[in-house]
Amino acid sequence: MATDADQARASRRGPRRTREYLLDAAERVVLREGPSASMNAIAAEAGISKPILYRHFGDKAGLYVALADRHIETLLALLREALTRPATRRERTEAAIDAWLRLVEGNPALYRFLVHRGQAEEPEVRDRVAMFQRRLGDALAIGIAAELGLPEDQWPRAQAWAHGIVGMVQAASDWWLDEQPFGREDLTRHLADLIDGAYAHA
Amino acid sequence: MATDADQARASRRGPRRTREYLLDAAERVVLREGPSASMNAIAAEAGISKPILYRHFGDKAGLYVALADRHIETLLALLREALTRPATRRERTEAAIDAWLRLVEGNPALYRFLVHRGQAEEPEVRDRVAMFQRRLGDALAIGIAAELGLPEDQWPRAQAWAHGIVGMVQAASDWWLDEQPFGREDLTRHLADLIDGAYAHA
DNA sequence: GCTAGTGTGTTACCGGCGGTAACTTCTGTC
DNA sequence: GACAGAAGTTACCGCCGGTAACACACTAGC
Repeated sequence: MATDADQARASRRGPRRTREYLLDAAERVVLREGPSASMNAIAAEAGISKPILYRHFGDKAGLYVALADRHIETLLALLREALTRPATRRERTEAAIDAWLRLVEGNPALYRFLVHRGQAEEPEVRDRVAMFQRRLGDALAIGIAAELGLPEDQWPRAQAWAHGIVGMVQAASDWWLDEQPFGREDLTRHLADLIDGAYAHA
Repeated sequence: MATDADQARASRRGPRRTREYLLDAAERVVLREGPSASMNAIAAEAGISKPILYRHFGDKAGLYVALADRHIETLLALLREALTRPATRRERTEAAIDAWLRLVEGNPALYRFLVHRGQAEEPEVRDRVAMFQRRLGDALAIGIAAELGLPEDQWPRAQAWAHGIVGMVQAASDWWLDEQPFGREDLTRHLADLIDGAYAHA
């Protein structure tokens, strides 16, 4: 089942390449079969046998964490950039939401894996995803505190808002992905309206 | 391991009672060991053998769905009541958030099972939890549309807000549960501020 | 050129899971 | 008291995550 079984032997590539090669195979399987994909299936897809996966990633959680990490850092950087872009507050808000929704729209299977199904089974994976949301929330909290000019003793309030807003965008994305009642731009606008209104009133 | 093994035989109770009895046992195990609890463990806790569980609930997903349903309807009714209570908008908002946070604070394990870990493994359970959030969001959407006096062609906008707000409260709860940076009343107030501000600006 | 060592790969297994088939025991009914 | 049928058990199946033990390539030193 390997896509290039002739290159299966890692000595032709070096360990670094092998790892990427295995992650590519794992990602294909996970995006195709969902997060309940078995290690057997992943090994078969890569054209190798199971113990190799375990040598590289320790256990299933390790593989899934590696899989998530490949995308989390990229996504986080993207969102941080949108949140700190020199522009109006409204534009920054819309840019961040839009970046998020582009991922959701462009690769729903990856989105679900990163945000939901990472939560499956092994707690390590869930922790990794939770940590991603947390880092995102904390980054946003700093922006909110600055935006509202909150003194340091009111930072927890900004954090409450920030983590809430992250969850809001995610939940709205989920609903929108199922329903598709309007285009991406409309959802961006609606959510930005909500957040902007809260800002304006604070 | 049965708490009343002498009553294990269901003929002494009738099938309805048996079902409740089994659900009680299952809930004890799930809240103690997390959602990865095995059917063997649940059967042992109830003092019966595995096939009985399967006769009553079909499969693991069926049991978990039954477990979730016992609480979902109650919680949903509670929240609906808070959302339609005759009071000011602000009071209704706070009442609903407060009801939610009381559950989170009072029984975190149950909360996690209902909202997160229900998402584990079997898709049926995940669907049930998603449906709960959906129903809650839809109920809130009706309230929002009425509150803002939105015409029918703008209902999707109210839905986007509603589902977003549900996710917001949930995500803020998660963060708060981990961090406990302030009391429940403060979180209620912060979130109500956010929502109220958005309302006021809409 | 032979040997030793190291990394890369395999097969074959383990315990435990979800789920089921086949059998036994109890209970109520005529 | 014989019997239908529900209630409950034991013993199994296939599959999973994970591992031990062994086989094959490549390189280094003599």
